[in-house]
Amino acid sequence: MTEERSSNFLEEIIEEDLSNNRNDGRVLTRFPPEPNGYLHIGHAKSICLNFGIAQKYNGKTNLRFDDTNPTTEETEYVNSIRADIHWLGFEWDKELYSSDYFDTLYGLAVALIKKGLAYVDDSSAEEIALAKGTPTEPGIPTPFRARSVEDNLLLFENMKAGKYPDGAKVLRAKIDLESPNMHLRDPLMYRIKHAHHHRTGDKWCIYPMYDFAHGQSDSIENITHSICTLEFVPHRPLYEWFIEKLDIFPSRQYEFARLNMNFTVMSKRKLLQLVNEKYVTGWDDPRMPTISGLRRRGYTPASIRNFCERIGVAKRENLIDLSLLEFCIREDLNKTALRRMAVMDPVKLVITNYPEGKAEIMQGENNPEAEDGGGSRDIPFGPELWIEREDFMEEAPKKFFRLGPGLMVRLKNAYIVKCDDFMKDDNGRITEIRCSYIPESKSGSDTSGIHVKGTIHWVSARHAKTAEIRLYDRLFRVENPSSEEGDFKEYINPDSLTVIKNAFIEPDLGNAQPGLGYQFIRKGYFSVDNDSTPEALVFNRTVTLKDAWAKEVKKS
RNA sequence: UGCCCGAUAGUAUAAUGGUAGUACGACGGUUUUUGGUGCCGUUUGUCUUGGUUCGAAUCCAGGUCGGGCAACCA
Repeated sequence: MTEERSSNFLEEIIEEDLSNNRNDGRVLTRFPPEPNGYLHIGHAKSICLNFGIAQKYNGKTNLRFDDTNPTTEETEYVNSIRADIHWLGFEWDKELYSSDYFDTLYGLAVALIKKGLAYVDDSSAEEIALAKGTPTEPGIPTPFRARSVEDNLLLFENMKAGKYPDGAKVLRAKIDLESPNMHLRDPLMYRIKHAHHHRTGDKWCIYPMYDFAHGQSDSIENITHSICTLEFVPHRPLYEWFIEKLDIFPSRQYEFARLNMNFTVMSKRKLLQLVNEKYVTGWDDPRMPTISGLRRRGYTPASIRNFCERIGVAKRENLIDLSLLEFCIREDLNKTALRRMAVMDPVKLVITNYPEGKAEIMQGENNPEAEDGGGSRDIPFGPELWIEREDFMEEAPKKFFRLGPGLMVRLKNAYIVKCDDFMKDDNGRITEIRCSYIPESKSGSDTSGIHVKGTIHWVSARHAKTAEIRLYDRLFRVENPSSEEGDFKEYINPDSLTVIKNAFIEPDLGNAQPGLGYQFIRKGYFSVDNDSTPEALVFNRTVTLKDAWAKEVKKS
């Protein structure tokens, strides 16, 4: 297999490890979400990285739920995370939970106490924070730092036994209160929380902190490369300190820059606010950057994987253009989406010279990108059609290749028509366009010799079905809502959703399949929404087509 | 005024001491029964100042700018 793409820095590290036969050539990564929310496109980057690297080097990837904080975690999230990873196309080796290791972790903590490297501190959260000092001033010990090993052992056991209320005591590592790295100033290992855990129930009332759970879990699983985001860089010395003092398998931590995308937000906290405060309909609202939102919007797993491949991996802060994500989904859907016709803002077109009582069935190819056009479907034609209101102009500029008085266009898959007349209501709104058709110009057997610049889509009025169509735009009006003044929610785009209640769609679209992509010709890519029923069809616009004409109009 | 990470076209990302390339975007052309797609082309870049070297985006030193770190969150 030829690998044209150059390696990223993580792959280089692994290749170096492999060439040194570190870990006997074994590569084991893990994807470690906390089940406290839904996965988003930023997690997709991490998933593609962790699973992708393992695949590339014949390794494996564990799915590990980092569930050490019982108050935020729920089974609903566990299930959605599992589904999203599968949907993206990845298969994990083992499904594990940090909570599986609570007993082991407790034992490791006891071992540290016995070595005189951990102590129980009775200070309040405020007192501890105060005694830690600041980045420029060293911390000072609390009175409890000098406790004996025996006392610590007993106290920690009592903590586990539930003899103290929440917050009464914590277990801390005894490292260095004067370290320039704040994370080394006797970090907390355990806190008391009398809370129900989604897996361990009420068995525990003390729970390990991230720093005393994550690296240890990596080590227990013999993870070789523990890949996380940049904000954990300052934790790495602590990660390594625990491994060294505990003398356990030396997993190593590597960090990359998390994904940021413009016109959206990517923190779980903010996404949760959007959901809870009903700015969106749920975690899977098609405007959300969540995996479930993108899925409902009509994004394909391949397009997201491809996106993650294209954005690359590095250690510098980044803000990726939404246009790249859009490119990736268009690229994918262009190859596969069935072409269909739908009219969203209809105006009536009447063919005055079409023989009375005549009816025709036109043929439309399913996909011009596919071999032999991907087959074809029937499209009923008639003397009365719906066309897009924007495809007619009373006073058309010279580069407007559509309909206007005296102008000719091709009706896609049908005839060339010429506009002879039109009607307006009292408000000047066009109510009807009257055309004559060229009988010899039928698609596939055109002998008219007439060439027109424009082709427009249409739906036969007599045969049209109706559907609700939901048009989505970017969720925020500014590129980086998180960096703006004030609350990020002030920057929500008020026009992020437009609902068209009664669009006209060609009859074949009545059979539209959920999960398939459709291209509504000249309009964009669409998919069937979860809310859709055979009686009341609902489509989501995944993304528009590139629109050179819209740009042209915008310029002038 | 501590410690850590980073800085290459508009946005990302390569070049690992030897011709600064690729993708997206933008712009222009061409093809087209989708103003889509495809194809062709154009545009714009090594944060700064020194040093090492025949040669520096790359190595070294100082500076500047951006980000992170003082949760009983992860």
